[in-house]
Amino acid sequence: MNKKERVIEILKIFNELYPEAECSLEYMEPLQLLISTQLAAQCTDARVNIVTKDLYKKYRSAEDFANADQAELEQDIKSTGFYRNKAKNIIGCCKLLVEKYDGKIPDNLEEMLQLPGVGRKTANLVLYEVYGIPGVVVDTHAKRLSNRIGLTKNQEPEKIEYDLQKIVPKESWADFCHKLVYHGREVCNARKPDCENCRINSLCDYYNKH
DNA sequence: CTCCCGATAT
DNA sequence: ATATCAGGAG
Repeated sequence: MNKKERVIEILKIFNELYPEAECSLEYMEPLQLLISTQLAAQCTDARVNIVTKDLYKKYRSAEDFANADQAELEQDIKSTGFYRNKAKNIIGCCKLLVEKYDGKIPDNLEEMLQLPGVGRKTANLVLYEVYGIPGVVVDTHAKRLSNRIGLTKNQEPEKIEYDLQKIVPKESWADFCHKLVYHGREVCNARKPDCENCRINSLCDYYNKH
């Protein structure tokens, strides 16, 4: 079975296990999703949701974030880690949004990647959630599972993104990545993957070689 | 490549 | 004590 056929089989099983692929980040509008995704770098979604519950009452628009006091914003988001970089990036990002995009989210990858603190993972996720634009979202889970299953041998997220684009149906790009995240959390952990109880183990190189 | 960084599970 | 968490910039 080639990689494309394996992905089809994996998708069938994932659709049973994780039927609704909801974003774990809680948000009411596109800007909040963008901020939450930036905060989610090397931090759990659960922690981000705790912080943003109060954050989005205090800062209600791109203007509010653009005019925020950096030291104060740092304290507001401190528990998500990397708080100095994140605060600086969020302020710079929102200033650019206000100046160039009337406080709205750009609808293409090139302009998204110009925003401070926005890389390919964040850009692809937001573009899919907000505009429905297909994108392969490679985060720490997608990277780990893609390598274990044997869908790529690359370690660089951008190369993994292009590898998955070739073997996953375009209409399932974001959905497949999202389900990899769920499976990564619940079964295929970084530390101790539960291969014996994994529904896709017969399709996984890591399981078949261990 | 290194650095950023707190919270949590093991 | 240590590894890990829906990464990005220099």
